[in-house]
Amino acid sequence: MVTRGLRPRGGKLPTLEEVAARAGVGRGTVSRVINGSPRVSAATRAAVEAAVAELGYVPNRAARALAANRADAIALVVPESETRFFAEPYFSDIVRGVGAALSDSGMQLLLTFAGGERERRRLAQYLAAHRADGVLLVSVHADDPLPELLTQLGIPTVISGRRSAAEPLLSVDSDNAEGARTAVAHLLARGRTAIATITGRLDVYGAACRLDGYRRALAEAGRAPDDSLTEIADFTEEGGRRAMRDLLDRRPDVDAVFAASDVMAAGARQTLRAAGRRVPDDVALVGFDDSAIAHHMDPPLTSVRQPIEDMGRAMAQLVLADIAARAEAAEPARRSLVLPTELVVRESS
Amino acid sequence: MVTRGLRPRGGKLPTLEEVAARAGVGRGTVSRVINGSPRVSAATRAAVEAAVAELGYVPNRAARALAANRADAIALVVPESETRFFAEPYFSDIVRGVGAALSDSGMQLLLTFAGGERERRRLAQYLAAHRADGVLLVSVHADDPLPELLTQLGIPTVISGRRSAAEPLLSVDSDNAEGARTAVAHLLARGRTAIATITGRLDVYGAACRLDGYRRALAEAGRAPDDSLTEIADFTEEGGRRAMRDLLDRRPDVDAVFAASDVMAAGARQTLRAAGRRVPDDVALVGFDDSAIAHHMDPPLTSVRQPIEDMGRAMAQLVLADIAARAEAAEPARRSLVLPTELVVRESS
DNA sequence: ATCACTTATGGGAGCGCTCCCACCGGTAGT
DNA sequence: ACTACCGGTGGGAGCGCTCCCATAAGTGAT
Repeated sequence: MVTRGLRPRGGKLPTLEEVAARAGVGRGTVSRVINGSPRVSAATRAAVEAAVAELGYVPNRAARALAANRADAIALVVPESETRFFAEPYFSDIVRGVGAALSDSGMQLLLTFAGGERERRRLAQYLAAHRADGVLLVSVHADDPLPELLTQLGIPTVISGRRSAAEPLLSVDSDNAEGARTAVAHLLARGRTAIATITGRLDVYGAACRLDGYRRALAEAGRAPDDSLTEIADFTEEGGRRAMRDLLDRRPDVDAVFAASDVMAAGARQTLRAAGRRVPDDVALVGFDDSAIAHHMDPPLTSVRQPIEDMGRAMAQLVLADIAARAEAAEPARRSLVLPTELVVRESS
Repeated sequence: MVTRGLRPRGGKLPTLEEVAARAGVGRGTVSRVINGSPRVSAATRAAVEAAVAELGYVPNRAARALAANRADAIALVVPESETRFFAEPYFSDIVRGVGAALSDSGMQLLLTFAGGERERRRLAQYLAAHRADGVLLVSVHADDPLPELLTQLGIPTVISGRRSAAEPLLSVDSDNAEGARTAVAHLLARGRTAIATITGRLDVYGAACRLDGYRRALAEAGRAPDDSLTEIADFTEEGGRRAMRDLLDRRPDVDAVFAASDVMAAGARQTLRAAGRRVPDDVALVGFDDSAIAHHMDPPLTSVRQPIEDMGRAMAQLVLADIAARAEAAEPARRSLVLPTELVVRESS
């Protein structure tokens, strides 16, 4: 195990000054080496690096933050109310992606929950008090005031999942429309003719995109749009059940369903079973998210996979780039990123 | 929204000194008020508090950390390799619990991944360099050197899931044995007679506890232990499938199975279906973890729920208590906590 | 009134860095 | 030979706090 340079709490940690003394140079020079400044001769740099290694020097984060007026930390803000509803791998995947991208940057990952008014107040204070150099916002509602506030405070912020086509914040999103289009095209290719869709709440931009993708796939196949095959739900299991019942009532001839989330697909699947419809023989079923549920449904559910971990990574990179850009008063290289989805075909279709 | 006292980046934040001037007192007095020292008169305290409110003062974390040689942060360490295998709600539940407990303490929650050698090295440095006042360890292997290292460094540490009955670290665990016992007692109460178990890797302490619980339930019912009903697996779905096949070969009369994880139960369920055994009619099935899988199996799986969020909360409280205790050179009030589980009965049993 | 103590308060020193300016010697241009 | 410049370097100042010592003011016993 890595114990070189580690010492119990009592033993004071080496400081810049001590490293400087050891290397026979000044404090400023060591600082320059540590921070990768180019204005250091090769020989000096080598000497300093040797001293750093010998002493097991690690910069004191607090001192650095105080002197440089930075935090060396990125805050990941999770609306507390949401955590329970995440399609399950979502949260850990995002976090893993963010963590991976940050680990090379020397930035810490701060986790914060924005829940009730109290946490929100605290959060606003944290951020106002320079406690994070950048903020990553996960799954915010369209009417959340937080993004606005962060913009006003001038804190670099990246949001996952655009709130509209004209998202003002830096953003990372998956290609919801294209994912949906691919899923429906797949059903068409399987020879299905009466393809219905169960949507999420349409005031959620991603849900609207998925509906668009569904329509586009049908249009590309020359099918006229048919509203009796579209059922609006709310991303919940119960919503999926109810939507499927309505669909079955209205269009008993339905032979395929594209649900805008796996959870709703699970609900729909229950209704189908209750109605004696076999999956995929009578009705093919496709979901969205490729969550754990999809794997374990019976039959396993065909679903659209979003590259969640990649999205996390991209968010971190975007915020880092924005911080760097602002440091030189430049515009960020890119304002948004849309990552491709992937259709995972299983037995349900 | 809470904007009082929030100002854009440019506008400097008020400092202690400014608050002091405003309140007509000295710097030290303001510091005392902020830190809740009792050695301040009521009148002075009120004046300072008013000034704080008017100026929207928030202490500068970095300055505080530097001066007091603390970090005001707790690190949650997640072995990267593990994240994928978490029974899914696990990770987000732990994090939510920890976050809730920490939010009142003024401590930040730092998320760190201990993955390959590189991250591990970095992590050790972080911690050695005083970047966290306490560490929360989640799902570490029995042979992980990290707990040892933290003990040497003298950093307050709490582990989730004891590694043995004699866990030296502060720990929080769920009552694995009792959970298993309850599950098996439930199967006995349902009139099952040939109750098998599929275990996890027995070098994992929790898995061993669950096996103990299984045996204890049978013993309490006066059943002789029968090794032909115990199959050792490894917490994976494939392991569950294989174990169930072996069980069916060896004991075709089996009429109930207690699997030490939902994932293994899911594997077992597949084998049972392939073998034409109905659940629960022919074979009753019970899992452990009450993960998303359990909800969505067909039929829904009876499972033992662990209070994951409570465990997260308890871990945070334990580490906070330990930090406080060490500050006055005392022993922590409690070294370990074992939280009760709950049997969630569904259609599979 | 005097002393011994307690309580409340002010402010110096210093935490370990970064920033920046002054300075050094060498090189090139005139 | 003189000036101008430039890469390389040292070290002072200061970031905003906590800690602690000195001091002032108040209290009760002698």
